[in-house]
Amino acid sequence: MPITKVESEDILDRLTEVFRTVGYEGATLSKLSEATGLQRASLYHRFPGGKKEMAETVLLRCGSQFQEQILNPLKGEGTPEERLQRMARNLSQYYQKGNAACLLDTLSVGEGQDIFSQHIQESFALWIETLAKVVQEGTDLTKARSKQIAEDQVMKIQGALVLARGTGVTKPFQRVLQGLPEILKTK
Amino acid sequence: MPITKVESEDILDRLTEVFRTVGYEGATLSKLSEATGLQRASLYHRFPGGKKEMAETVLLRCGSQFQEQILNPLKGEGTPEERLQRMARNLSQYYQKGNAACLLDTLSVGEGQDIFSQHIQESFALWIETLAKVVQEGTDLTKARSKQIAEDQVMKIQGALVLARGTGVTKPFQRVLQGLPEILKTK
DNA sequence: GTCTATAGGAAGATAGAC
DNA sequence: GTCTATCTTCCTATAGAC
Repeated sequence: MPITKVESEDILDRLTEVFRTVGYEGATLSKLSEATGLQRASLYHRFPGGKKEMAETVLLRCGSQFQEQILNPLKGEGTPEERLQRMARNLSQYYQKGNAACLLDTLSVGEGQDIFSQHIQESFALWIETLAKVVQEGTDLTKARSKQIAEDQVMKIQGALVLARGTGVTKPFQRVLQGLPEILKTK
Repeated sequence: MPITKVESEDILDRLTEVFRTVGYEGATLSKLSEATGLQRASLYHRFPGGKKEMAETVLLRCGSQFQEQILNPLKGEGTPEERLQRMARNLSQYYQKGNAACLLDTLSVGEGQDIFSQHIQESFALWIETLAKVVQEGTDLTKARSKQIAEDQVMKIQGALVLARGTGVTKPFQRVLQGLPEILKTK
């Protein structure tokens, strides 16, 4: 019998939590083992490539979830403002109201940088690009200016998560999300 | 003869570079040794507390430099706008035009979080507080609103550094700094 | 598919010569 | 103050029983 889907999802959730919290180098096999309740050897059975494969799997899965929950709603139905509101609502959930770090951030330090830089780079670019299109659609700004505004928002969100991790305060993160739909009022 | 000042400063610069780039857990004794040109044992001679003491020293030194280069100018002479311009210019240098990560960010992941959370928390609070005072002085906004604006800017800066680390692109960081003095035009 | 046991190496840290 | 040599612990990874 193959590894059941439910089990895998649960395991992946726990692995994700570890990588998000402590980064790539901080995620020791001991921590990953403890978090999942699986012994090292069992983890290697599921991920023959070891820690690197675990991180890759987690990163790809987060990318898919981000696509579904954040980017697709941005490209979906409704006015640009409605879509931004949806994005904000889903971002709040995705980042657990500011209590969860962004993998693109924590995995871009140290050895993680070496391994995942290309993926991280593309993920940021895609997010910004998708958001920029909505901005351009909802305003009469140039493409270049729309991209700047999209970048600004992504930076604010990332910065809010850094601040939340550093201070334990999540209010600023929530404020950033609240302000998201209003970027269409930019002149 | 005690360790000369010049030597120490140089050593500390190199240690800082390592911690900034790879974080606490990524900063192995091997890397710290290689970066400084000192053998492990020599590092332990200078920092009997080992890696933890190195990181502490680096963090405190960066805090002092930040105070001198960023916060003191904010509290110094000139109009609020001039002071913000000075801050922006000095931030550009402090973060090497966006190419250097913020220690408060990279050290707030994993084991670094456990060790330095209090210092990190206080550093962010002090930065925001100092900046908020300038905003309040340069506008007719309430204290609470001024603090929000200060938070926004610190978040933008941190987010810009995350984006720069993740994508290698530093233009957004420089744009954030350019926009800094204009926050006084907020209504 | 999970486990125990262990290999092999790199981690942080120390001893003691110079 | 710096070095070489070494200690112990923890790391990633594998072997093989069940």
